[in-house]
Amino acid sequence: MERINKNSFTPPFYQLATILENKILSGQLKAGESLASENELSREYELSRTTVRKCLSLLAERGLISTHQGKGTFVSRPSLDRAEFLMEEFHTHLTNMGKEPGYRLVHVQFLKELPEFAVRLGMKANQGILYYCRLLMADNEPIAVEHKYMQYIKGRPILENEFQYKAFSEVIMIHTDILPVRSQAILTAEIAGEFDAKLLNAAQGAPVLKLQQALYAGDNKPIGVGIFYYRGDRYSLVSDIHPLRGER
Amino acid sequence: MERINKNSFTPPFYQLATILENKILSGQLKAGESLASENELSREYELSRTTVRKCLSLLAERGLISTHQGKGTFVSRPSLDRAEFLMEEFHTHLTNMGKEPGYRLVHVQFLKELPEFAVRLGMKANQGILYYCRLLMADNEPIAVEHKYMQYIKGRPILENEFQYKAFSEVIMIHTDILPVRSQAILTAEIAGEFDAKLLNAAQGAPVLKLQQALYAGDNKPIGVGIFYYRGDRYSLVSDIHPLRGER
DNA sequence: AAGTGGTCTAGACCACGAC
DNA sequence: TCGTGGTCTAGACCACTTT
Repeated sequence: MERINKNSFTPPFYQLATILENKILSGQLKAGESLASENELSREYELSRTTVRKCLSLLAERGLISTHQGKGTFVSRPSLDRAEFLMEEFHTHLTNMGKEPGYRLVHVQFLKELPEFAVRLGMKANQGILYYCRLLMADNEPIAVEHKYMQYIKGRPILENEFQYKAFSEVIMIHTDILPVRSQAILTAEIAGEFDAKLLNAAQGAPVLKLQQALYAGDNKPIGVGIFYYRGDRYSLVSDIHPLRGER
Repeated sequence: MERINKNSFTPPFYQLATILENKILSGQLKAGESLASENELSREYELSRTTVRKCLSLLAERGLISTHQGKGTFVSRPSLDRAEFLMEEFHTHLTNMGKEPGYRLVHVQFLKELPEFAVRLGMKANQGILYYCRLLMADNEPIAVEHKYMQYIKGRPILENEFQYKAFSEVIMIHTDILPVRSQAILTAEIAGEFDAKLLNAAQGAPVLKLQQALYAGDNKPIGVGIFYYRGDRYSLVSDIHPLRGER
């Protein structure tokens, strides 16, 4: 049995995690089987139970095991047929990729009515709706168009500068003093409409990733909704599921 | 100052997390500001430092704070302009949604050459390539088509049944005895090709979510690649980012 | 009653950053 | 040097499941 090296720079909980992960990935521990109990592992590897638990919680986070109070800890399917996509805010995403984000405010308008999809999400027009449309660019190439609809508060100034550069949840907070606390988003594939295709400098019928987003206040009422259309040929999401590194 | 109720069924670390989360969401703690140190929090709320740390790690996981050794703990942007999408394996996804998954094996074939995108991913043909194509359905409606390319091992039987029902990583392991340990996937929007559109029972030019997946062995060599095309109008990904519940 | 995971405590030592 | 977060220990009590 492999042992824990207490002089290594890699902490014991991490060493144990890689040991157990290897047993799972190599098939020594098969899906559905139960692991040794926390107390047993603690004895076997001469670690405190706290340390064993920290290791197990790491493996659980990664989907390799699942724990059940009173029953034990079990190996999960080594499910690689699975993907996790993180869609960052546009500015963050581009700077991470080493590109220059650009913004163009295309349209700002006051509306009395909400578009149909916003009504379906349970949003109300109240005092009116502030609509704006923005073009997102990377190194001056258009990547996405976004359409935003938010509650309008009478008497509040409409600051176009803010629309151009700030994230939607900030714009909402500045205009309404309400900080959104919940966000729901739906991602699908669609064909770009004529208006959006033209802005994106894409051909008629070009495929886009459509992201529909709703922001909710603390009372769970939607206070802003938005739609993004990302050019399919210039924007993609990446998922990488890999084993723990031996060292870190 | 709010205090921890030690008689509540909600554990202290969770109570503290909601207290701190509320301070962040309400704006009492602004982005970039530093939190009280772990020792201070420990004194203030009369909890052990271990418990305080468990609470902080929960908030860090949720992106509300970030910790920096030697410097302190800082409030992050309340970034709601962000989305996390989890794409489960098809069978799991459908049963979660209460639908009946269905599979139809469309094609199985031995190839001598790999398609161009697989070569670009660094895959080699070696003894040959096993290709198959499968139609994925929900309640008998076509949802997605997948094309898989994997290493062929001479002399090994080709079991069509397995292709129809098993996950790709299992099929690979059964045929090659190699268990993939790493998966990389790229998601974009595209227009369905003629062949795929027909299988999906969709119109010419219909938009699809394209998922390109590569599975790697322990030596980081690709041993199988696949492409999924999901009908844009029947498949979508959902993200929900919300505050901690008061009770649990 | 015995065994399992879930939570908590009080104290220790270390690595890192700022002074 | 001091304060910060990162890790570890040994022991305790609880809730849940099985016997």
